[in-house]
Amino acid sequence: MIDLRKLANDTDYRDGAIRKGASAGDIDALLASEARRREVLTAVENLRAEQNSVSKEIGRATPEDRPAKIEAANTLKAKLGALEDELQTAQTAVTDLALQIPNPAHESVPDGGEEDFRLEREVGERTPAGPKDHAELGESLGIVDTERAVRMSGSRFAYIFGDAVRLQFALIQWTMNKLMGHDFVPAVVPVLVREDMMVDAGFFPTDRDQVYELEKDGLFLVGTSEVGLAGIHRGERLDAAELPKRYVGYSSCFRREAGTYGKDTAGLFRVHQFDKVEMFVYSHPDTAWDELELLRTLEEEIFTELEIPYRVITVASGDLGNAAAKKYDIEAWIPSQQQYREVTSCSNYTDYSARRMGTRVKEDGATTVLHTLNGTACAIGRTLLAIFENHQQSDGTIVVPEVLRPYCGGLEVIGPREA
RNA sequence: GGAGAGGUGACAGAGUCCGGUCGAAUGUGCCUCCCUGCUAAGGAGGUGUGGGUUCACGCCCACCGUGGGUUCAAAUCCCACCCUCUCCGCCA
Repeated sequence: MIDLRKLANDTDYRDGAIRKGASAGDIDALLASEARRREVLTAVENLRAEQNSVSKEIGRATPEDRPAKIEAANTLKAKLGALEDELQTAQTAVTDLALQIPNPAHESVPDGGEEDFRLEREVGERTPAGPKDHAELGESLGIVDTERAVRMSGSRFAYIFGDAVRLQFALIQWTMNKLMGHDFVPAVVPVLVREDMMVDAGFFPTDRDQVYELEKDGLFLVGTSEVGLAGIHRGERLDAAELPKRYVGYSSCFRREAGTYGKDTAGLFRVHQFDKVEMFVYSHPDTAWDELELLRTLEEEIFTELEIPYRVITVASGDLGNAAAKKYDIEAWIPSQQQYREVTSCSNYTDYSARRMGTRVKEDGATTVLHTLNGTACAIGRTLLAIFENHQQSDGTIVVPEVLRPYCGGLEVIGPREA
């Protein structure tokens, strides 16, 4: 949720919202409706004050005096009722308009759409295309099975077997350990959540189509562990001294992938169910931008150590999504496609999401909204895919990255699965 | 799934039957001061959140799980929902 005061008084803030696609007209309409809301609010409160004092008098009045006083109170009540309806209308108007305004882009974010990202750096040498893409490779080694998964659940599902499973758990364990070294608190989070959590975490109403709904229970399957992490301190006031609070969450994630027919249909790249290790930071406003750099550094470290070539881009303003003020994508090199594809990302939401969540900081007696950030530590499916392709040998085996070997019993090479 | 009990401030815990003087007794904790070889004990005062308005002091509004309703007036009455606990059943 946008900061209305700041939007009215801070031109840089306002400009940042416009760079993300908000129109000046919408912003002015919002500010006007907010002014209107306050006007009505004052009127309502004055009337309520009057009514309160009249009611108290009735309580003290003698039985003979009461009927007349109650009569007078009744007319006040009618007046108040009408004004309250007006206030409700004004309030709804403000909220509706406010939800349309995205979190302003940070000044360091390039203008433009999806193609206008800024390339920050490219690391590692692009691996030449191997004999097989990850899907063929996985099937031939018997470690990924999408055919049987289709029979089980339909398209965009996969079975993972054998050494790929060992690799999956190695990835989880390794990233968890790495992050715990940076004071991240490990968390396993609920994947079924209530509607309000989806709204407050910023996914509804925009991404409602992408989410599985369990109508019978009024619950939703999360598309990312971020939902569970973002809600941990909902409605709480944290002490400035305990910030930053960093969490690393692990969970399965579920996405309907509506509107992606025909895109990335093979293998693990785009599936309805995948596991993810996710970072989330509750930060003091003063250090939030440092935290974003920490998340980016950690994400880069992970791909460097997995020996996967990647590049880092700063996403352009128009492609940021509602809540992010700035976002880095880490894109891994996919040899079979001869291009970089997104594997992880990290964003600074500043106070945008925390305001709706009601998560605040208490410092020197004053209370302000804190800042939140999130980033992918490891999207298991896509990372497995990148490992398969970049570490594929000419003989059709896969070399396990050295850092993972201690986590999968010293396994060095993945060959065809027995049996 | 069946049967009960309950959700009040940092916590504990009154108030709810019989609506008004209840933003809410009392205790603990916390803060300031006094007393005191030290500590403990003791004494005095203070101690919720959000919002509106004001240069400011202040004044006002809202909040007793959430949302509606009744009433001049609701923590208190009515309805719906959410949550917690206990017992039974079932279960990884």
